[in-house]
Amino acid sequence: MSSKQNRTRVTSHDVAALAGVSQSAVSRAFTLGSSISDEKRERILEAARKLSYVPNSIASSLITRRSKTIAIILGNIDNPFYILVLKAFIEKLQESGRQVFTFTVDPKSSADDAIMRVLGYQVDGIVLTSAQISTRTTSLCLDRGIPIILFNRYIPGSDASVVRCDNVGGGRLLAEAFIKARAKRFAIVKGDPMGTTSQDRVQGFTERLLEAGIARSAIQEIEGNSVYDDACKAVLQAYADGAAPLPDAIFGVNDIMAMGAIDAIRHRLGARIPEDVMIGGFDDIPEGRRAPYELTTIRQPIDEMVDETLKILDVAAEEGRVQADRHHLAPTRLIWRKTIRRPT
Amino acid sequence: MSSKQNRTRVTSHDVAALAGVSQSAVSRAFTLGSSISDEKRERILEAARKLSYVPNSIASSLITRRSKTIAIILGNIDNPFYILVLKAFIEKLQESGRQVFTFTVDPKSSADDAIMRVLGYQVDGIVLTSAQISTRTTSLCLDRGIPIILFNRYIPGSDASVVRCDNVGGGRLLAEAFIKARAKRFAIVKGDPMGTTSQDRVQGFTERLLEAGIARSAIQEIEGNSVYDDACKAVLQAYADGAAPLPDAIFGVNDIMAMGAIDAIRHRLGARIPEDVMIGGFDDIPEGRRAPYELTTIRQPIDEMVDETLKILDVAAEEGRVQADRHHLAPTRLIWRKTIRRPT
DNA sequence: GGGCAATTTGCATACGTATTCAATACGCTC
DNA sequence: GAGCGTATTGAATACGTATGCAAATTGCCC
Repeated sequence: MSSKQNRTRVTSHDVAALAGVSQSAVSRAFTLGSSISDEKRERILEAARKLSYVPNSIASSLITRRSKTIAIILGNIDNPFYILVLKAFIEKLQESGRQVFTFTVDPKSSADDAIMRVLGYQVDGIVLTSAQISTRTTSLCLDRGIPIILFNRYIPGSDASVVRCDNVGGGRLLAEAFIKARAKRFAIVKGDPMGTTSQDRVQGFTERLLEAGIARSAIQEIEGNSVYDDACKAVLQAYADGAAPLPDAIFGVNDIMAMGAIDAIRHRLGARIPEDVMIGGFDDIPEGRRAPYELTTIRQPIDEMVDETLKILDVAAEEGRVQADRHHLAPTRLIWRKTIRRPT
Repeated sequence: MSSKQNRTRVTSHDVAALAGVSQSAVSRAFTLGSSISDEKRERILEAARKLSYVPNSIASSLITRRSKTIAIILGNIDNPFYILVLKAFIEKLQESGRQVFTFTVDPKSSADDAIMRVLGYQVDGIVLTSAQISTRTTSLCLDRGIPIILFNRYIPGSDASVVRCDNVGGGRLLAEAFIKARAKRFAIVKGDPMGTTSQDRVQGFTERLLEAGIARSAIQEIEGNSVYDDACKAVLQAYADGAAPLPDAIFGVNDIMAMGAIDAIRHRLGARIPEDVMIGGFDDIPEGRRAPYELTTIRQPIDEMVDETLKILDVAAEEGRVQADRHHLAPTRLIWRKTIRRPT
């Protein structure tokens, strides 16, 4: 039944004509808390329904300078953790009548291009995960009153707000678990070397080991590039054919790399977990809870972090200006499962 | 250095003033293929750079009636397959200068609300995965010249375009693999009962088994709800404590459910794969290739399907009208790994 | 240098809604 | 019924860009 060539657009003027009121009235009928009589509003909504009228948010955005849209830029969409983050943002923003522009960028290159693009769309805020941004672009956003929030990462010298978990503390927690389990020789499968997330976790982990009297030479570092495949391959390469003796304990700087390490150790190198090698992760993604892994890990409180981000966005929206350099640090927590021996 | 209270907006008029030209010239300088002299364009771009001018896409959209934005609505974001789809769309659309609105909806309820919202934003197209939509809303989109594409699902009686893979054929392929491996007793872990995706795969699979002389009573159906956890639990419940004898072969209607079945069978029920029970999946997600699974499965050609979808969107954009009811069917292919015994 | 076509330019307007302002209607009190 | 404050209403304008149109400029050939 649908005609393909119907070029008619239904506007508030059409609704106004049908309802016998002015265009202003139509606008007011659709704006909550606007001054209009109940009787007239009903009549207008009725007319709108008849015409299948949908208010043009583009025109509205142009005039109000609010688009009810948030941009989220993902640097590593292959890490399930960031899918959880994306999902949380989408669902919560949808609930409050906002929508999200989703972008992906190479974590090694800068998100500036993507940001310039969304700037043109007058987004109400930008959330950046695992991506770089120049201070010039940051200032540009802040000058225009668009809040920009670095999620789980910070950039020294940047004016952007930051919401992250205590990566250093989490690294320390895991180191302690290994120490209690009497591990002596360690390996760390590191992620994106440009990102503070991996750096901080490695730093906390290493710090704590050194404090416990472990020699730096007993801590090997392996590049896992934040993804499963690279982590799996890197571990394989490091220990295949007795290239080096297997360590007692491996810290996968995120769960997906820890899972890669587990599969390499167990299926390719034929060692047992946790009897021969213990493994710890970071994030607590659902995949790590599954039977083949049952990964002991550090949990990040995603909901808290997302809520905190939304608060910053909301304040910026209400006040119409950006409070520069807000910083929220969420606590982390060790989740015991089966890849680290439990001290008795 | 960024001031928080700078309310100045840089518009094309400002750039025009600085460059000593008209606003039209500025607009033309930023519109590829517009009639403007090189010398003037340079001067304008220089001025724009000085002012950090970013063209307002909202204003542009209002007048051109094109937003360069595509909406993608996901019904099951927990299935990694649809994350692959989302990623493919985002990356390809970004390349061609478009951005995507990402929405999630309950696969059981309708996407109508989300669609009405994006309609107001004048999106250039809507892609729907694993979600319901009313014919009324479909007509509304088509009437307004907004193409709407059902990805891997169809809705009888709907005028929306469809891009999907040969789910029936894929189901048959897998049935054949099982038949060759001499399986006698079967189970199917089904997905969303409302969706044609699961229905078609089950239908093709069952059809082929019946053709091979398998009795309907030898085919058990289990509800897995399209997600890992439910599939895992459902399999457990069906066979725990000898509730029923284990089948020879299980068809997980998508990979993530097949993975749930594998973990249940191997880790909870203590049976071997493929010696005791064979398992086949559908989708070919990267997770299924990992060491603990090595899942034999049916591959969907995601790239082909996404490209085909983009073609439909592009045609609609160029012609300014929607070609109703386009339908593309992509072929599927069996990928042999280790969860089905290879006939010798 | 004259004449003509092709290119470049600016003016004015339109896109569809939100909002200010003045005007009108309404509800009360005395 | 006069007078006053409040709630509704519509006309007009602004948001920032794209584009049709006419005017102006350029380039070219003889």
